[in-house]
Amino acid sequence: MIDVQLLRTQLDEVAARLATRGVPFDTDGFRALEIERKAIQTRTQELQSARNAHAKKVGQAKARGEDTTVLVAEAGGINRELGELEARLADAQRQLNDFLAGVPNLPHASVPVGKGEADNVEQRRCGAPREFEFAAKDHVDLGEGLGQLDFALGSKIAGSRFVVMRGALARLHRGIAQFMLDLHSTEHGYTEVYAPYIVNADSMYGTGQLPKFEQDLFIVPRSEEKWYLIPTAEVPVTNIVRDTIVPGESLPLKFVCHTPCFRSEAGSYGKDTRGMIRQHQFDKVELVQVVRPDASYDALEALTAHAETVLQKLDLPYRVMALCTGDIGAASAKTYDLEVWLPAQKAYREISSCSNFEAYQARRMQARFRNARGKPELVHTLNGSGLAVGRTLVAILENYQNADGSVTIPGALRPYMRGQERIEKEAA
RNA sequence: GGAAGGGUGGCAGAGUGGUCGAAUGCACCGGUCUUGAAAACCGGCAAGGCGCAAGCCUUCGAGGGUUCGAAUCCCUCCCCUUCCGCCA
Repeated sequence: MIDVQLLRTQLDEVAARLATRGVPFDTDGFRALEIERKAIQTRTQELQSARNAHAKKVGQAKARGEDTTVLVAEAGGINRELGELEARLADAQRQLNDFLAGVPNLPHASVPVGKGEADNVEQRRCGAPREFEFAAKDHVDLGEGLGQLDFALGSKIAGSRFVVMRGALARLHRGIAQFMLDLHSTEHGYTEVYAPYIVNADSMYGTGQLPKFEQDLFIVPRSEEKWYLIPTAEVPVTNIVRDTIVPGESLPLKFVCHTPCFRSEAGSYGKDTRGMIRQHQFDKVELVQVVRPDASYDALEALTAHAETVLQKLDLPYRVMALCTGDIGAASAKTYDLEVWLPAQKAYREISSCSNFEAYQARRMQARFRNARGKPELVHTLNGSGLAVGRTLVAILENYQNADGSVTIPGALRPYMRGQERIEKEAA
């Protein structure tokens, strides 16, 4: 949630900055809602004050043993008007809240202004793409050739955009996640977390998936309300601090969490339909930080570097992109994407997204710490993939493939493969 | 799934219709004392909203209801604890 004070005091500047996202901000609509809200709120509070004073008088009169019939009758009049106004106030506040809940975060001043993907700015590259002396296959051909990756089976069991892995490939997939968890928890200072894969609506609202992006989620129906399958560990892990005041000295909080992620991918029909790039279910190791506001941009650089370390240790070529205003997520103030080289596509593809949300999520979650003056203040939250496990598997298959269709296992992962050096076709 | 008991400030925990935004303790902040610290003593100390301010309003798990007036009474739901059942 954007700071409503900012909208009240600097509406035009804020609207102009929001407009760089390519989503028009309705300043007139906001002004109208504000004027309405303010008028109703002022009058409602006057009446509430009158009611309270009146009720007190009745109490005092009763205590003195006086007759209260007249006073009570007067209160009836106040309450009739008040009842109506309170309903209108609730309505006005709900409208304003709905409006605010849909307003994206303000992009940080350092975010390049642009319309879309093409305007993202490359920050750096690491590792040179390997030259193949044979025609590089994509991960689908490689995995199916090895007999260890089965999309048809995924479709039979669940539907399109699901996959079944088996044997060494399934083990490698597990090993990748373990490797990442170990790296971040032992070398980067993150506390490992295990968290629910199903969350309630409050949690989804807190991190910003609701109310606007319900169509991207898998819903688990429940009596009265709904549960949701998490689209990323960001949701359960960041919500650890929802509705809490964290002791200032315990900041920063750094969590790493491996979970499956579930995304309905509504609206992306026909996009990345081949292979494991875009699945309804995939695993991801997520990094989450909760920090003091003055530390969040340093934390973003550090967190991004932590994610990059994984790619470096796996010797996978990648580049870092600063997303432009038109491409960053709604809740984010600044985002770096890590893109890994995929030889078959001859392109860099997203494998991690690292964002600073500043107080946007914290405000929705009421996640605070006690500042030097002893007053509660909103924390800043960040997260980034460290990394997407499925896409890392894809990158390893494609970058480490051999002419005979086998795949060399990167050295860093061999401890997780009982020392195995290559994945080869297994007897069925 | 059944039974019982609970959800109150950062934490613990009083409060069963009015002067309760809420005792008390802990924690925290300021002061006295002390070479310094501790202890002791004194004072302060919930959050959010509106307002230039004085101040006003809201909030005792959530929502609804009764009442002139609800933390307190009634209804529904959620959550927690203990016991029983079932179960990885």
